[in-house]
Amino acid sequence: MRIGELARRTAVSERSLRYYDKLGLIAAERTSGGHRDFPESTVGRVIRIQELFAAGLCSEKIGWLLPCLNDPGEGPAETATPELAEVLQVERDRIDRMIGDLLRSRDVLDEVIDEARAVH
Amino acid sequence: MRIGELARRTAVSERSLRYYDKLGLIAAERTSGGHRDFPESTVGRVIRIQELFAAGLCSEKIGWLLPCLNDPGEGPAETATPELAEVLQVERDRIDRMIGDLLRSRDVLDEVIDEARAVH
DNA sequence: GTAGGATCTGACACCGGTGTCAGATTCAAC
DNA sequence: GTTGAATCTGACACCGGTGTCAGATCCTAC
Repeated sequence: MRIGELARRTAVSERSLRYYDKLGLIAAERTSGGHRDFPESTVGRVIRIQELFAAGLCSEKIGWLLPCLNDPGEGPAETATPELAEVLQVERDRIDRMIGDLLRSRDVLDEVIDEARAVH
Repeated sequence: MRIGELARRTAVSERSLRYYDKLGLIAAERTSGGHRDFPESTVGRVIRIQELFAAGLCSEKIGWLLPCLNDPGEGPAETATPELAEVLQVERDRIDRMIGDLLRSRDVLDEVIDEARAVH
């Protein structure tokens, strides 16, 4: 599919998609004229990439991680090396702490919002 | 307490603490020589601020939110206006989606890590 | 008083994903 | 062919919390 459709279906800007392509996080065939042609499976991959960005992983580590995922439509997954697993473990723990932070912050907001609702 | 001790106890850099002070997120007395002197309650407040930053709130909204919290050692909490509550609701929902993203990302990492452990 | 550590202010830079623009080229429909 | 929409590349800028440095001043213990 073309980049426009991919952008629509993933709610990610064409700018970002071209950036992902340049980094090698997604791959596209090219038409004779040079336009990108993405396979269907790229939709899921882009969404996954966005989630990982949101989780604070940098593009480099995402690039390491992606080959180890077995997403439908992608080739067979590689197995992470022990070195990569170690890196990912650090990220995993960071994400875990982050989830804790977010839960606490969500609770704080809920309290303030509920209080406002009760009064006004 | 002095900024050095506050930095040690919160694991937040002096640079950031001065920044929070400048923004009015935390408040300090000043010694006759101009050095900041923070009350004990600032420790908890700084940690809270860090959590809210981690949750993606900008300093401006944190500044709106903080007066509505009743933290030990701080003065009586204000009640959020309906306008503020609306703003916070948007943030709250964003955080909620973010938590979902993070849980998915954590699961992805766990899978890859476990697979690597199993093989090597 | 004095030395050495702590703190002060101000300024500059970074990070890295994203927005946006310009100008050229391609695609698809008529 | 032609035309309008879509896509291409490349470049510049932003954001906003944080790191870091310089030079001056303060504080505390001797």
